[in-house]
Parts: sequence; structure tokens; C-alpha cells
Amino acid sequence: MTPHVNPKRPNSPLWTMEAIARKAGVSIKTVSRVVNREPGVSEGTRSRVARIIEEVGYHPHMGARSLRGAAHDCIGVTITAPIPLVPLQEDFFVRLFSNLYRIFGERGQYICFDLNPYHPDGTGDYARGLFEGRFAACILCGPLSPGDTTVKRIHRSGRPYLVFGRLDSMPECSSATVDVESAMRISVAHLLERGHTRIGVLRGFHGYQPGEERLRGYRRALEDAGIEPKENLIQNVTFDAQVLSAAVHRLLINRSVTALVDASGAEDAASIREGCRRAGRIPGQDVEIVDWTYTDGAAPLNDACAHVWLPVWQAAFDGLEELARWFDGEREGPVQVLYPPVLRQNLPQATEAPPRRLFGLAGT
Amino acid sequence: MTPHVNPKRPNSPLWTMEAIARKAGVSIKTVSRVVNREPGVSEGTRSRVARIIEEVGYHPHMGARSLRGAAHDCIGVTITAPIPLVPLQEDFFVRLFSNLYRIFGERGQYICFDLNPYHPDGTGDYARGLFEGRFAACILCGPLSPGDTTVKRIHRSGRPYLVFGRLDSMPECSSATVDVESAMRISVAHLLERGHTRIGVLRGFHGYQPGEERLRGYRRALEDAGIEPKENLIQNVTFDAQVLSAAVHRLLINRSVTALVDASGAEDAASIREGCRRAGRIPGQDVEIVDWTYTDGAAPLNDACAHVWLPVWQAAFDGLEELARWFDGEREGPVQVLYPPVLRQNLPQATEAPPRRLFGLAGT
DNA sequence: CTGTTAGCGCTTTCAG
DNA sequence: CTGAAAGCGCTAACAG
Repeated sequence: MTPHVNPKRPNSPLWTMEAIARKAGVSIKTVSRVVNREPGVSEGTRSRVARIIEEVGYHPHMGARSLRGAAHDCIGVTITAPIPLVPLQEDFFVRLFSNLYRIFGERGQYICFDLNPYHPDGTGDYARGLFEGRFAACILCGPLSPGDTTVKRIHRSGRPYLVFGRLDSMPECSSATVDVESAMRISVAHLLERGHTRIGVLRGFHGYQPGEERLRGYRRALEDAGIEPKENLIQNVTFDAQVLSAAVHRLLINRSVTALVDASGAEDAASIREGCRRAGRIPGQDVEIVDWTYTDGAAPLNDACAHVWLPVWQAAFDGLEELARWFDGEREGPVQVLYPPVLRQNLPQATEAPPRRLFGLAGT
Repeated sequence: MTPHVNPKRPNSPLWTMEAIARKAGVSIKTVSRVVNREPGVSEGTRSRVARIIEEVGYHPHMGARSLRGAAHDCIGVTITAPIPLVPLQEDFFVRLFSNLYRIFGERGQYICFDLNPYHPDGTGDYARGLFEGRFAACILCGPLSPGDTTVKRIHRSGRPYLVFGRLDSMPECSSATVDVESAMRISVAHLLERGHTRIGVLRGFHGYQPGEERLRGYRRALEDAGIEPKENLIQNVTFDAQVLSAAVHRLLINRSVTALVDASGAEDAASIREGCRRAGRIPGQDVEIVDWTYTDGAAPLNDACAHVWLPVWQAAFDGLEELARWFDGEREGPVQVLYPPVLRQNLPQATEAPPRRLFGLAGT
């Protein structure tokens, strides 16, 4: 029943077309026709071959098939930067997954994650799944480095892809994101209007494109107001609670700094508050804060004077729909979804939930 | 620079070993040696070839490689039943994913989901990812059907796999789960001790193995007490809120039924409560309820007289660790993790959170 | 309607 | 140290 298994090749297929063909007394090509529902096989032969396939649980070897360059059925998700720099919120991830299932999974396509393409020996390449012939399309999560060349290679390959972010050097990049520069401009402009001149900034994604966009927005806002940008008021931060509160402390210990933009992207109110406390400052009283949020109507920090909503999720899910249409040939690539940020004042007080990071949970 | 691209094969590799070999003026085998870090190449040749590989962004084609039966690096997760029958809670899924990342992803392995292997034409097979040569190991989520033969094929293939559940007809099955039969026995026994004789049951997973285990546990408990099992007191339910409350209503409208075991697996307190209300009954007063939970110390239904904790998550994550060891050859398969359920009384009152299902979120 | 042949990109085996 | 040749399982192209 079970054909010969070669101990030297533990992962070799249990059944091949050739074995099925022999069992059915037909040629390999006939089996191929049955498997691929091609015409040119009599009903009798077809059902006989189909029954054997069903019986033994034969499946065609996708490696061999893909070697012929046929269409794949695997959607890849990859991470463009080391995990600690990618603040995957649980909520976002769950929604991403749910949408991927609805758009691709329901038709039987595989959804494949390449979470850590960075080999210790430095041979990492976040697009490897695409170039290894595994992914038919690719979704890039996380910030791009300004000097990134990988996404250009992806672009040139012609395969459908989508980046949740942009790249200055590559306006043609297939992307779905929010205008971060504008978010910073309206944040700073709002504080300028309220009379502040020395405005501290918590700037996330240093060394990556979204960090650049934050910097440009800050400069533009001050230039527009005729003020010389003071870049010592910019603190580069990560998503680490210690780093965040230390940065807030460093900025606010200087009492001439009367306002703060939380553009960390961390949505971590507790750490901001802790930094204020250490500096002896009280949000809403002796320091005004504009904080950024990814959820409309949700205020990570209740005492902020305004919130800037970055609809990154909405952009991402719209982008996925377009990516699917590109994949299906219903439109051409690249995808270009860009949402404006929205400044909101007077949000209702809310419970300040701590951020829940996907990869902080391991072992629980 | 870019080699010839055949328009008839849009997914063909952009670079092959042959192209790299030609560019470097060496043979294919030498390139292969460099790619696979095999000895037998001079340092000069190696670095020259490596530089070209780096430059053009060459990656070996995994289809071609797997054709030779080499080890794969892709861990598959598949669903053993149609999605509506698999009550994937968001929390569970997030933890599953996080653990998969920690165990497999951090070493650079791919994690690939086959969420909907059920083709409309009936050719579905939840193990396809394994037999197509995509997965090196496979994790099976969801209940198995008593007549399942697919898992036997997986078992015979010798590849590492893990089922979050068991199969009566296959005690050797690699599994990590909780003793559901025992959960039902202690649930019913507890209510018998409290003087109830007509005990209603909400039984989930009808037609699947965990449904069978529930039934057996119910029969055993009554037999042990010398009571004739009355199977008309068993209501088969799904995870649908309407179905749940209707079943509760149907059971409790008969006032001779004084107790209820919520073995739906839905953790949906609101629907149970709604069913009681419709039947004019008050939990804790004129009906005693034992409800099942997947989280220790969390009481889905506050007015229950007892809770049975099924540590399915803990079993699952322990099982994953063992699966990884099997995968690495540090132990032999199959994995056998079986946790006992625990009956808890007097849990503190908690906020009754509604269940959040992973695939109920699509589009948001 | 059915079968034969060549070759996809890679690794294994064997020769230099 | 390096390379040539065979063949993995499948599909495209071409014969019967």
C-alpha cells in the first residue's frame, strides 16, 4: 500500500503522480489531467484515478509544481525590521489576521508569516519568502530604513506587494499608510497656536522612514511659524517604558519647555505620566501634551490638550483590499493609499489601557 | 543586470544558481557550496560569489530545493473543521502565535496558516500543507471527527505533528489537550452531590470527538451514582448566542430541571443568562449552574455554583514545546500531554467579558 | 482521448 | 579545491 520510503529523504512525498499512474495503469500525464481538472480524460478513467487519489490521500508536491512557474497560493507577511522596532499591537495583529483570512484565506490560500528573517550571520533579507518562490504576494509590516533597497527589488519583480509605510526615495512604492509628516505638523502647529514656543517631541522610529517624516513635520511647522527649529528638543525614543519616561523627564526637567508632542507611537500613557511625575510636572496644568493614537475616539492620555488620530489600521485594511484586486488582476499595481491624520480636542475621558504588544507575551 | 524573464512564467525566479555561476565564472556546484556553507571552496572564490549573491539579492528556490527532500523550515497550522466549529478565541490565538514565534519564528522558521482547506468541490484535506511538501511539521487546531482518517495518515508519515485534542480510535495520536470526559464527570458529580437529579447539559462539539467525550462523561457520572442517564436533558449547541440561549430556555422551562452544566465551550455568560431569563429562572437561586472556563480563576458566569477549569491553553503550549523537541530530534514522537480539569468553587465575582472570536472581526 | 519527452532549479554522486 | 551528470516530481509542448 505505502510505496517505498527512502530513509535518506525523510521529507520526500509519500505518493507521486508516477505511483498513482502505476496503480491506475495510466500515464503520468493522465493523472496530471485529473489532478488539475483538465479536459481530455474519459469519465471512467477520471473517476478511477480520482478514487485512488482520494484513497491514498495524494497531494501534488508544490515544490515541483512551482518549479514550472505556475501561480502560487501563498500570501506572505514579513517584518521589515527587527521585532523590538515593530510595535505590533495585539489588536492590530488580530484585525490584520482576520482581514487576511477574509480576503485570502476563505478562498483556500495559505497565509505565511516570516517573522524573523534576520539570520545571525547577517544573510537576512525580509523579502526572502518572495524570492525563494514561497510567496505569491507579500505584505510588509514595520518601518523601512531610508537606505532600503530590498523593497525596490520587490517592486521590480512585478509581484503584488504592499508596505504599511512609505519610502522617500521611492514614491512609486506600493503602500498603505498615514501621512506622518502632516501629523507632526498639525501637532506642533496646534501647540504654537496655544502660545507655546518651546515644544518637546518624543520621536519614535529613529533611523527609519517614519522617524524622518516626524522630523520633517517638526521642521516644517516651526518654519511656517517663523521659528528656528531647536532640535535639542527632540528625544529619540523606542517603545520601551523606561526609555519613554526617561525622555519625558529629560525634556520636562527644563521648565522652559511648556508643551510636548508624544509621537512615540507607543500609546503608552503610563510611561508619559511617569516621566512628568519625575520632572515634577502635571499634564494639563504646567505642561500641555498632544498625543498620538491609532484608534479614533480613544485617548491614550486623558490629560492631553489634543489627540492626533493616525488611521493606520484603516489605511492598512483598505490597502489589503486593493492588494487583493491587484493579485486577482482586477487592477494594476502599485497600491497607493494615504490617509490624513486628524486632530481631535475634547475627547471624553477614557480608561487608560496599557498597550498590549504581541511579542511581549511569549511563554504565557 | 536583470536576467531574461520569461513572460510565460511570471513567478519564475529572477536569479538562478546558473546565472550566478555564469556571472562569477564558476560552476553551479560552487555556487551551491557557497550558498549552503559547504567546505571545498577557496576563500577567494567564496567571497567573490557571496558578493554577487548579495548584490543581486539571490535566494535559492525552495521548491527546487525541497524536491530533493531536504529539511524544510516551515511550521504549519491548520484547521481540522470548518471555521464556525472552531471557537478560536482572540486571546488564545494571540498566545498561540506568540508562542509559535518564540519557539520557531526566532530561529527564522516560517509559520504558515492553512485556515480554510475545505475546497468548495469537496477535495479539501486539512493536512494538505504537509503532503504538498510545504510544512515540515503541523499543528492541528480544532476538533477531530470520530471517523477521521487524515490524522492517521499524518501519523504514518512520520512527520512531527500535534493535535489540540484526541481521537478515541487512535490512542497513539500526538496530542496536547485536557481530559474532557473527566471535566463532565466532575461537573455532574458535583451537582449530584448537591442533591440535583435532573441535570441539563449544554453539549458543544456534537459530531466531533470532544462532543463524544462530553457524552461519555455524563453517562459515567450518572452510572456511578446509580442513576439512569436521561439523554433528553442533553442539548447540542454551537457557539452561536441564539442557539445557546434557546437551548438554556428549552431545558429550564421544565421546572423539574434544577441544575445545568454549561459544557458548550463558548464562555458566553450573557447567552446563558438570557436563556435563564426567558425561562423565568434565576441562576444561583432556582437553578444551579456549573460552567466551564479556559482561564483559571476567571468565572465566565458569576452566579454559577462552581466552575470547571479546562487548562487547554496550558496543555497546548506545553505540547508545542514538546513538538519543538521532537522536531529537533531531542525526543521521539508522538507527544502526549493530557491535563486534568479542576473544579473550583467560590471564585471571586468578576466582570463578565463577552467572548471575542477571531474570525468575527473581519472588515473592522 | 492518451502518452512521450524535455526541462524547471537545485542537490547528490561521482570524477577529476 | 572544482565540476559534470543524473534526477527529484511536476507541467508544457508535442505526438499519436
